[in-house]
Amino acid sequence: MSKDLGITPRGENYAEWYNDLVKRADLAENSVVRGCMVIKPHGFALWELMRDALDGMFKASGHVNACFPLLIPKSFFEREAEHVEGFAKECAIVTHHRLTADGQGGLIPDPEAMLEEPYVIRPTSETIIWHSYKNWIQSYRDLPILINQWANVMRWELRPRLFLRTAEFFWQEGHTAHATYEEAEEEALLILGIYRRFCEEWMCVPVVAGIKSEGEKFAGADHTYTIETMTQDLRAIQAGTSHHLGQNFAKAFDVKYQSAEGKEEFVWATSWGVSTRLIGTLIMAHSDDKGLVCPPRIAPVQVAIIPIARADDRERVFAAADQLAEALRSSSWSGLPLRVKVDKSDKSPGFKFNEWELKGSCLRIELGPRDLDANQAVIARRDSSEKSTVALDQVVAQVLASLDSLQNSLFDRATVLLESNTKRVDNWEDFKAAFGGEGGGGFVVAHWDGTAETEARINEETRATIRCIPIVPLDPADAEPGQCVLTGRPSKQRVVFAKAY
RNA sequence: CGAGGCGUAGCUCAGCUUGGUAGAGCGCGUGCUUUGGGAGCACGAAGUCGCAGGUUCAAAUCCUGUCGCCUCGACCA
Repeated sequence: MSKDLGITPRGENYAEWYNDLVKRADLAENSVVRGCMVIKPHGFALWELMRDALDGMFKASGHVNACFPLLIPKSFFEREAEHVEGFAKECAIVTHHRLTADGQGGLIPDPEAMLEEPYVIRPTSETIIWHSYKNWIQSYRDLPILINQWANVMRWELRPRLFLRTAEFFWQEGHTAHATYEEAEEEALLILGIYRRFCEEWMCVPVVAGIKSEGEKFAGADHTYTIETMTQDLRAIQAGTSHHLGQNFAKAFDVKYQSAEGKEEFVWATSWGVSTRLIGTLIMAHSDDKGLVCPPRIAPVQVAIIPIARADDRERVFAAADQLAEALRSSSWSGLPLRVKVDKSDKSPGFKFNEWELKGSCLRIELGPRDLDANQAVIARRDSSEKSTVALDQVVAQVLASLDSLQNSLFDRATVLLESNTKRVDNWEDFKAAFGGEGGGGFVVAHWDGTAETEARINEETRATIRCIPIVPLDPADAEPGQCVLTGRPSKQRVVFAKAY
């Protein structure tokens, strides 16, 4: 049946399932531009809902939005050694400002118009922003700066995947400046908490919050916090990161402030971001072989009303559907008006059922002559396919209750997936076996001696990486010392290993 | 960059071995009949066969070159 829908079942080929789903749910398609995607209206609606929710949380915690240039002078990247090493390999460069005829009907960059210094299309904006901050910060009174920007960035990825890793992607990047290490630390953790709340309370995606190993941290950071979640094929996916940048960028861009005591100090920094990868995360967390499954709080369409009518019933059924839609739209759930779509297209009812399942409508209301005669409607849930018959004057109440229930059960289901595929492993044979097959292997919580060499060897032999060192141990016993699963050397605590997207 | 594969209608693909009038399904348009899990019939529109050379009376098909894309690795939000 799902073959008919054009979606490869998850069990058959998870990667194909994902690609099929993105296309069939009408979220995005590949662009003619290598590695870039076209985000279609339905996919962008998802992003807008995510963006609005996050933007509200950022602003509620004192952040403001601004916008910096897309192009960054190449030399800016040379100022922070680790940063340049991290990004140099994937930068797109602008070298000319004009085209000219090549004499054969084509166009070439005008050699006369070569830039003295090339620009890099931003892969991330620390450098250009800290260049501005140098001008904005003189005194402790100028701090903190709590700026966020919603932007697109470009990284010339070698292997793109829709939403998960594209050459151009949309994100938000927060860049804050602080007077002290502690204040920056507090900020980094505050944002991590916002990311966690967003993932869990909006997206129904439970996460493990932790700190990255030296090898996995952001290029140029002092340390990096992350939230990691699990996909249905038992891999890890990094949903968001928050970096304590120490004084690295302040030193690179010479940003100092004068303290209340009159001393000159370098500024402390954080940066943090989530991207359109969240859409990929969402898909991988909840969707099924019938299409997108969307948590109500970020579903572009929460209720799809399908009027079912022959020609002579059409008028009264459409009128009733519109009336019901208005009643729903004028009620709110989770603080916002309900998002309702009446599908009056001339497709058959069966087609529409499948279509709205593909596109992830949380609830479907079927409304036909039989229902109108009985003063009722049929409500179907996307997650369980469960159908119920409800009196028309009860529909709004039932819809609100079902959305609550759906929001909760998606989170619960994802939590069960994560917890039941998180295991503790204490010897190398079991560790290798856990990551043996195709697909994920879940989260393996194991001891590690803390060295980069061991981390690299484990990666080589199993393709698993250290996802994070949990801030709060998943189990209190995880924080107890032990012996490294590979080397047997002393380990301070258990860390989370997984194969990652 | 390594390994595989693919470029023919909007999409998925057949045709190529053995050169000779450009095909199918889906989708699209029109009309009629339909409508509670991807409706039926009829008619119709739709192509620089990725691009450039070459061989040939003749190239989607053979040869050379080239560009691009996809999947899997190495890099990564």
